[in-house]
Amino acid sequence: MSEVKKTPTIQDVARFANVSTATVSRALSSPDRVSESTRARVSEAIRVTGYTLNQAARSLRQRTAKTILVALPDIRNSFFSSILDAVEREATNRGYGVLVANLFLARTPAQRLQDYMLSNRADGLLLLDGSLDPATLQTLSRPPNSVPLVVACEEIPNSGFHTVLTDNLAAAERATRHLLDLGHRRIAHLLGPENNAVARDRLAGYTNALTRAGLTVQQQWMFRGNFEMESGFAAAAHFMSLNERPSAVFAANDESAIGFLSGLRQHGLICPRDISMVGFDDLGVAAHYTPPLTTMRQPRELLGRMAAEMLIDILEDAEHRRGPMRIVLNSELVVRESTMHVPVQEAG
Amino acid sequence: MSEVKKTPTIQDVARFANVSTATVSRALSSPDRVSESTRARVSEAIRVTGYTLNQAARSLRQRTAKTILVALPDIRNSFFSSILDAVEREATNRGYGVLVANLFLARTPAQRLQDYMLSNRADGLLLLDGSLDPATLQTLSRPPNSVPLVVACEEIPNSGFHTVLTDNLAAAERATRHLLDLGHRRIAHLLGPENNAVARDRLAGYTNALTRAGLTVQQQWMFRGNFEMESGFAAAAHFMSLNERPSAVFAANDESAIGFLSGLRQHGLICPRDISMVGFDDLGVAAHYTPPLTTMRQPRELLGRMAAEMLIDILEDAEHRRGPMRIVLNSELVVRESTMHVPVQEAG
DNA sequence: ACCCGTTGTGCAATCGATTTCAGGAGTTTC
DNA sequence: GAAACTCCTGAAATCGATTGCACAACGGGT
Repeated sequence: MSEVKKTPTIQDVARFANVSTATVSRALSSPDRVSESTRARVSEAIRVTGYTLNQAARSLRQRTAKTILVALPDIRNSFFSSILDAVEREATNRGYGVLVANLFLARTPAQRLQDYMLSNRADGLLLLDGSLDPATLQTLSRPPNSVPLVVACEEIPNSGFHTVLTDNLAAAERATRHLLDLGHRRIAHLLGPENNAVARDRLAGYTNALTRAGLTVQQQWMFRGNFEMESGFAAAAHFMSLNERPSAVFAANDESAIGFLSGLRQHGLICPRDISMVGFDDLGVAAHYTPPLTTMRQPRELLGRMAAEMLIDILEDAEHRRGPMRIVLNSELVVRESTMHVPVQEAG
Repeated sequence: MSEVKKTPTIQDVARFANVSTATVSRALSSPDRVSESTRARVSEAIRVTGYTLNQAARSLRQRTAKTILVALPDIRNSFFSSILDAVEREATNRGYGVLVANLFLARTPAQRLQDYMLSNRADGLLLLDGSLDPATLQTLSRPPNSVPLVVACEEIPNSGFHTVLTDNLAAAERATRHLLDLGHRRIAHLLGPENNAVARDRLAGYTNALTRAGLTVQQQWMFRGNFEMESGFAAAAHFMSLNERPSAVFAANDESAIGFLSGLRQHGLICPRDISMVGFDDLGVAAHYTPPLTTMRQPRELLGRMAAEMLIDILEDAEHRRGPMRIVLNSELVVRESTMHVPVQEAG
């Protein structure tokens, strides 16, 4: 009758080392409060018993899960997955686990986050989705719930949440200006989702650039889109139906830009010969697309890392709030082969 | 002096509903063991107090975290992130959380997983990485640790782990045969990572197809690669240096295929005019690449879902082991525009 | 010799849920 | 009408770690 071996607990270690559990605990979490010799005995006992901490017990007692929840609109999107990559790395370095909540197609996304957070599974929330109901988020983030919350890449307008993002407006203006500099005058914009603050900023940047160049913004040259490839593909059909076609497009992101170019190609239009295109994000594939895509590079690794840092900093000095923080990172224009001078016959 | 309100516990609910905590717990987890009327009182009390379960307390008592750990070689890779998407969805449906461990660049990946699992943060491990040290994994999965483990997409040879994957060998053979059917005779293979079982299977499928067609496999037409875009790009340079160039390439995955085509393009070679290409995976971008990529589609959503199902099934009837399970899913050839008949002058 | 501060340790309470055991009330069976 | 059952509920133990409090031992200052 061999007993089933249970996983060793701190009790077992204490017994083996001939000390109390309190001492074992201290030897682990604040070694300098324990004498050299007992510390050695405890280490040895841990080694022999094969003890590992039970995180659930610690969480219960310390009211801390050492875990953050990352909420994404769609993991499959390569943009978000590289942010997640950076977040995971930073979190791991600081001893935190990363739970993911993919909100794509979730019925009541905000509700899901609330359930997660209030069940003490995670200590803080890193939000990469700007399309959530602000009211629910406010409820979460304010007392009595007071869930530490950082929004990254996206923005919840007027929410006062801590935020890390890129200079979308300025970057969009820069991208559009690049097209203007190449001589383009008929410049379209492939929009992001309507309810998205980031997409709105990029639209505003586009508008600014045109206006400053003395051009008027044409409604029929703003193509509906939602950041996804298929929406770009669909927009291409719309493009073909126009009487007067733009010579260049600034797309709200790379994915939709790629879909758009793919759609145009079906109709025999080739980039950059027939149209110039600037994207946004600099996804991995942008450099290897045909043609390699001119795009605004967002510093994704940095962005993810800073967001994770900010959230964990907040978690670790809970008292020391200094008002909402907001970090804006710069994007960078990467010129490749999808943009060229407007053909001579049009230039005049 | 207003007391700081603590989050309500089951005690508060019990007090409010005039029942014991035992009854509240039962009302929640096995409602049929509680009378209609008390159940109503408890529900009301929960509503009023705003009670939410403390998952840490439950985990401690039940020795169950209701969480699975998903280990990936690289989240940024779009292939893995769509698997993760499906896994997350299935896990959520069944009430499980998903922790991610990105092993990319981790110093001691197997060690990290071990720490994670043994600290009771997760109940089971879903492994999407085939390059881990089998010995450590065996240690984990066998008594006394007995961590439930499912390997998906990848394979740990001779490990006896539960596995869900695609028919890589047959699929690779099918892909190569497609090129043969188009008249190609000089067919190269862009390899995956050397130590990867999946890559080996794809190589074997390629070899089989050639052999069955009566062709001999040429060492110099197996290009080194590692599934990443840059490796394909580098392989293109190698390709250009060959005396006798293949007319078609079967790439171990879409990413490296794209990198390769991008590299060729730099040298003025255009697909499919100058070379045919078959990829593997059918990433989202494959359909919208220029040219749209012929590829073997892996059923990623299905794969992720089945893997998650399998793992959670194992978790939920711990006793009822039926020996190692192995599910092999079929891939599907998707013919697009990156492959064409071998030019006439070569056909003879 | 006395007081005080420092250091190292143990006892026992605590975190918040689940679950075993026992018992009271009501119902069925023979 | 007793025995046997079913249903519903509560008291209390339990999961495994952390931590407030107490205290012993020791050293140094006066």
